[in-house]
Amino acid sequence: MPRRPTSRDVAVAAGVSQSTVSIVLTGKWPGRVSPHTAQTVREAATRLGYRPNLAARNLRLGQTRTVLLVVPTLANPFFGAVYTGAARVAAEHGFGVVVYPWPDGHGPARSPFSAPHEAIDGVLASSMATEVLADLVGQDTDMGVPLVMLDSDPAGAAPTVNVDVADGMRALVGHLAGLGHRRFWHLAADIDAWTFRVRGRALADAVTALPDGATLVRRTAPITVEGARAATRVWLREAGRVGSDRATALLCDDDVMAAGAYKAARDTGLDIPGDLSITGFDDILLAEAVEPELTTVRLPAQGLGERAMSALLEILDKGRPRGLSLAGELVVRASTAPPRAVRD
Amino acid sequence: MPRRPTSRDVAVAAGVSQSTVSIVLTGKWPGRVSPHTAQTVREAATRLGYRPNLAARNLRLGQTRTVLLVVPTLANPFFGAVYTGAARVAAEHGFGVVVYPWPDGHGPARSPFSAPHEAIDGVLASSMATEVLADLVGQDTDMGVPLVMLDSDPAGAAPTVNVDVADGMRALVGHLAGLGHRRFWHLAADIDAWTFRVRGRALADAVTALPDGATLVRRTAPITVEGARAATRVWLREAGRVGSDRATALLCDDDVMAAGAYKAARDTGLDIPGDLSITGFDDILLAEAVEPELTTVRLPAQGLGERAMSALLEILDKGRPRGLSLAGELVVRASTAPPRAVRD
DNA sequence: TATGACTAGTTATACGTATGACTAATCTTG
DNA sequence: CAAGATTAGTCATACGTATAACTAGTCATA
Repeated sequence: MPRRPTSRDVAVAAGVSQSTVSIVLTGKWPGRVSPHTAQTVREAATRLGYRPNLAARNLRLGQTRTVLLVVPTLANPFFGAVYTGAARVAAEHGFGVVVYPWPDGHGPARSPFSAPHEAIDGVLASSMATEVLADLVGQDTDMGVPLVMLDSDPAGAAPTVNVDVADGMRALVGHLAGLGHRRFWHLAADIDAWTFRVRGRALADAVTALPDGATLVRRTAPITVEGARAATRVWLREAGRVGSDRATALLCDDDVMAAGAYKAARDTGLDIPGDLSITGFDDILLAEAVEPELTTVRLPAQGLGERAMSALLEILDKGRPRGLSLAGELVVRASTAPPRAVRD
Repeated sequence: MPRRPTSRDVAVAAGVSQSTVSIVLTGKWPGRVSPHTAQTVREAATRLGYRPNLAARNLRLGQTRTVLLVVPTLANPFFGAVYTGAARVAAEHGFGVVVYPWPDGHGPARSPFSAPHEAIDGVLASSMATEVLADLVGQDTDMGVPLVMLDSDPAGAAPTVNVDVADGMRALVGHLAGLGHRRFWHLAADIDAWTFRVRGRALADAVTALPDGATLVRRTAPITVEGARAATRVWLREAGRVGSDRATALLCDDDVMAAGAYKAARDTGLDIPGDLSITGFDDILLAEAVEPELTTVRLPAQGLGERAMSALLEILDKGRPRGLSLAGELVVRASTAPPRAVRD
């Protein structure tokens, strides 16, 4: 049973010392070894199929040049884009990125300290609560793994990179107001996540800031197609009974909920956008697939990943950088139109 | 500048030897240490905020109890479900799973051997080509990292866990044939991936197996909403000119393409499913969101992940297991109906 | 009380790598 | 040609952990 070859095996095969093998293969010492010897070593390494033991290297160097990206789930392609951005920047600096989706129920409660993902130099955490990360990062934030949060509450201890939701929301509300809308409904996510709290606040602010009197009413629903559908249907039916109460524009906390709202509108016999303008948030694939195509706000997920990784690498080098934010971009599609009153 | 505490620091603080700390904290030696001493050690560890150095442990143990899940992209939520299944099974055995999305362009061409993701015991690769994995797994398959493929060509060297697409496809075609359809179009993905080759073959076989003469025509399109829309629109227009040539059912290689086909049908003034039944494949979120809801085949992604992880753990224990396959499940929704001829 | 078994630890060592310190040989230069 | 500088390597060591092998003390049994 042949063990995996070590640098010592390569040294023996090449007739040199283990140090020489290391010097040749790391390539950090130009001119320390004659071209001839170097060639011999490299050939031996190839012949034996040598691959360095990363655990040993990591131990020796005290670093892994690997960053962990912690995300709540992989069901949402948003995080795929975050990864892409982060990985691009990391690669430029010789770092790798590995993704750790948060284990939903069956958490990391194995042995007292067997988090398998700790052989890393830093952590990027997207859309997570700081408390949740406590055991991963180390309670005493002084000496724990360097951490940068993104799309998260900037009030925490870690540097944060966020989307300027207020900006995107102002653009969205401005677009609707420009079309003539004055009565807004907000279909809000029924979970207590920072992301959605911020969206709610930004929406309220944007409506309040409108010049002439505009109204905003909020209801919550689950972040699923069916959940949003049910909640919206009830809402529309109730509003139908009392008459003019119904909003002309329905702003949903995310695109999935907007898809549910579409169904509810049709269930109730309403035309989109004729009778009801509907908007989403995120701009996932679905936004383009539904009919009519959904007006939404595109989050710069890739940019978030890039900025966050830059910040983390900066920390790994020197001190702590400040928080940053990027603007969301309004994407106008077919699900928004002037309200009947304006057109008639 | 305080270093991160080691087990030796804990030992000093607790007034015992480093071995004792190790014995207490691994917990593998019940009764080797008195409850009192154990308590003292644990307190010291907590007080100092000790967290074991994983690189050192990995080096010592020769294993990491971590498995890498390699996926082509995170844009497709399918892989999120694969992860969930794999992580569940892994956790039961004290393993962790970390995800490595294949870096699109800017590959792992850093230093000669600095793949950051190699401190792992095994690899699960989903929907990838074996050649692509070569450098990750090690050329000489004898001594490389144990590998299990899923949703991949079973002709390769590694054990494979697959979806029995033929089964799902037979169910799908059977459903359509039962509704009265005889003329089928196949909108195929224009990339040369094993997954799609198999779908194409399974579809052809299923149609051929139909009792009375049924026809199947294939065209390719990009796997995007707009790509599929354009291709389908051209197809429908051409068929329109020559009359009865048009199929009554359009089977798409995946749900995203079906969304494009929806748009093309509407562009052409066709009713779904009245004039044209459309089906997808995968059952992603979008399938439920579009109008009418999409008839499709649900892939048991989570089950795939579970089975593949089981197989990998089995390899890590003993020898090699055989390939396995799971059945896809037909999900009938509203996008399929009898063709006009049958209803009239 | 002598002997073996058990208890509760300690000592010593190896995992595989990277690198500072050392050395021997060759080269350069006044 | 002597002496410093350069070249091309080797030697020794440390990173932090887990565990096999050992030891000293205690207990039970005959």
